[in-house]
Amino acid sequence: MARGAQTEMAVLGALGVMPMTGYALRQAILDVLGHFWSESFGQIYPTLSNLERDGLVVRLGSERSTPYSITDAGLERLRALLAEPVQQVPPRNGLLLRLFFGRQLGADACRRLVLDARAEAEQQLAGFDAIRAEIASEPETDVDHPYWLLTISAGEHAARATIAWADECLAELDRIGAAS
Amino acid sequence: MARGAQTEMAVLGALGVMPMTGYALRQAILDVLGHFWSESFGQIYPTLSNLERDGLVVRLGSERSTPYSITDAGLERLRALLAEPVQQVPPRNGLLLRLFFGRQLGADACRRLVLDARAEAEQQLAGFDAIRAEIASEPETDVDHPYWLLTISAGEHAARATIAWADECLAELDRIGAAS
DNA sequence: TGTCTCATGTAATCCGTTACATGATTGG
DNA sequence: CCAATCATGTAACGGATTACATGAGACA
Repeated sequence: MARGAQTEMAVLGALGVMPMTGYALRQAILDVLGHFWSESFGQIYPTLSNLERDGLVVRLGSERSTPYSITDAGLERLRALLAEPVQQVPPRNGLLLRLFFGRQLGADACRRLVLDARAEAEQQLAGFDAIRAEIASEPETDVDHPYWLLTISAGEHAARATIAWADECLAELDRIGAAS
Repeated sequence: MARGAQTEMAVLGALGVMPMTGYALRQAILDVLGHFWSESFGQIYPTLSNLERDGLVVRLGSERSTPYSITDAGLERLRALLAEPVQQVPPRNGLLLRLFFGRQLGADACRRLVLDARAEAEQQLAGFDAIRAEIASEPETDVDHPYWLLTISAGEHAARATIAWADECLAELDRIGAAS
């Protein structure tokens, strides 16, 4: 799959849930997919233009704030994109890189980094609780909900793993700090 | 921190452990930092040239395969880079994006994706065992080892979390598949 | 009236991968 | 001697962020 098709997939997928303007699309991606996906305006608007040119999305009105809707051809394209193999992004974890070179950085600075990561994970957990509550509060039994909950669960597992690791880590860093 | 400084940090950090050629550097980054970092030749060689020009690394011989060594100025720069705030990479998880739009993809295809992710996590765990064994086998009590083990532990926690999530996920996908 | 949010876009720039090109060295 | 690995680079391309520019509508 071409790398560019990733943005296309996210945009078509979101419009597959409900029609939206480009602006709302970005908000939705930030709020709902935020913990595992991101897109910037610089990607979204050109992508929407291309999709409209190719007849994969349409605007039902002519005003500025008319939302885009996905077409049948768009749905077909979305399904084709989703079926393509997952593309691995090369990992780049700044925290672990710093810890790996922790001897140069010093045990104290490492502790602070790990504490920050732990706090961030706690915040993520709180955020997931809020999203769960919001999903549960929606009246109709949405057919998408079960899938959405799978992604939330992934985030929760990851965050809890981070917290457990951080606690081990802090204990170990105390030992290292005391020894040096 | 400028984004470009990331590669500089990884290269200086690796040379802070031991002198290496550019080629060996790439192998080391692939083998040792592979689960949380990556660099390509296209980044490594220009970076090495710049570092040499700035006196942060030197080559002690003049032949092709002379390893680069970090200088005192280089060590200083490394410590400064490590002390800068961690830079978050925008998340892009193709698996979770597909699951989120799972209704379009279908429960069966989702199952396959999750199974793949689970298998990959198992492989990672096996890889971490191998690295742990290798580190433990090194004779001298290396002052870097405790820090390296922290990063391994992070990988293990993440991989185990992925496996636990995948198992829950598969059960839930069975339920979804049966209902539809 | 002025500021905030909604809304759409473009251009510069940066990062990073990929592909290509070249040649030395080593081991079978 | 031939293949694989070691070793060094460069050029093209693509993708993504960032900053900039513009303007409408709401509301205080």
